[in-house]
Amino acid sequence: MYQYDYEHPAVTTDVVIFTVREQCLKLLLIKRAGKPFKGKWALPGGFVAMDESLDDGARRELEEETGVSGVYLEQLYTLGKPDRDPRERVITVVYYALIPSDKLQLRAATDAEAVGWFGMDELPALAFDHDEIVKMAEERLVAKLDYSTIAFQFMPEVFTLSELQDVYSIILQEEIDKRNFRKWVLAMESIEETGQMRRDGPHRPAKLYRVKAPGKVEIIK
Amino acid sequence: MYQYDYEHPAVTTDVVIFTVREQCLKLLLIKRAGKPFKGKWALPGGFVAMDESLDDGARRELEEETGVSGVYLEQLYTLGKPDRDPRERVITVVYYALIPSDKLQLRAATDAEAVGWFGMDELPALAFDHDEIVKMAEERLVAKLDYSTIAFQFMPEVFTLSELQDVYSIILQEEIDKRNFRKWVLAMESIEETGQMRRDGPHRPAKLYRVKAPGKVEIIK
DNA sequence: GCAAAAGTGTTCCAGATACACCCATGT
DNA sequence: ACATGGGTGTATCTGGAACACTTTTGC
Repeated sequence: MYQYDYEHPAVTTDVVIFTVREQCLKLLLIKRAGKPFKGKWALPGGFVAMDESLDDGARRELEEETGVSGVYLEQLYTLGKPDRDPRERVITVVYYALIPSDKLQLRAATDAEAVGWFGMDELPALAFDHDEIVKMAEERLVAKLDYSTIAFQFMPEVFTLSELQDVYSIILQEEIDKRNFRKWVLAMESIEETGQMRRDGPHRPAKLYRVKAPGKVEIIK
Repeated sequence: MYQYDYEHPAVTTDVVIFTVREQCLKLLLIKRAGKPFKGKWALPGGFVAMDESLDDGARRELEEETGVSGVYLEQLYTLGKPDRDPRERVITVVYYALIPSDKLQLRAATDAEAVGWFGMDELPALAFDHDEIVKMAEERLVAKLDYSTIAFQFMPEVFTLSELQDVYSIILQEEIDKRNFRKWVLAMESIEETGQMRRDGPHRPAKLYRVKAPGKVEIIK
């Protein structure tokens, strides 16, 4: 039991977890087991522990839900309208995370909650103001594709230029010219050839590339 | 006296208040009267009331310190390292505000604190992690000059193109070509001539302009 | 040999940059 | 008349957009 001279809000972190799989930008949601919005889908999140930073709290939530760590995580926005949670005043610091499709290995469902990946165009109704949050996160992601190397965070260790282009065109939802894309992405000198090839179909093998500074997201002018 | 089953952090808003005056980008600081960092300069801020949104809290702080309302205010970042305040766990949602030099009318100092404007290159040592915050705010402001109409928020109701150009070159800290600047700023069609002139020195009078949609900050491509 | 994806250059256009002189006024 | 800041146009450069065919492989 804790006591204060004046009222304190609760503080949570929520995490919008994106990945690209099956030609779709996907989002991780959990089905709420608890009281408000019980049974509704929501963003993973939880209370900030008193001895952890906000970043660490978000990273912990991410790890608990997906089992991945060491991925890209960025603070998005903080929401705190007085009535956004019916129980008590809750202020939530929202992060978003990008995880490469290969790292992805869902935990056995925590606390008997259902966990699932949803394509951005097949999202269910969400609890709280989470639909608003998801919209913001997607906008930020789309904007950052243009002026940063953020998209590399979706890629596995090695990848082909076609795979990289797919990620861009899936998220931007537009066709991209192959030659212009290659010129553009190679010009920023953030990726390099591995020397290896991937041969998979009945067609010419593709050069494999890797990110020069994995984990680092650069702003490109 | 308020009681909770688990520990709650305190939540504050801090506001980085910018204006442009005397050929400088200036920042409003208050001298702390209270216990931690007593006597040090700090960003204005305070606890979020339980019935107000975060935006409203920031707007209230801004109004209390400067007496201005209805100005541009944007959320910047939320900081919450466990030990950033020695008293208790404090999570702060930081906003920044841009106020036109003419609206500016400092309140009689609240709570016997000193209040002052400081040029960005003559900042004193700041309390808490406020120097970090100020750095972030300036970076965001500089970045936004390029791709938004945010700079108009510094202008009074009517202004000349030279005055507008001054604001840009002061904040970006670089010379700007007069003809190119005019072409660029007129091309985005966000300002219009008032039909009035300003005549002030022994020189040709300048056309006065006004912002077409005051208060609105547009993203420019 | 054919289907399937990988790879590769050039032309064109628009927006940004560089740059110098005349204009209207107050004293 | 002169000092002061206001106002204007053109040539050039650069980065993005459009666009089609050849190559290498598996079957």
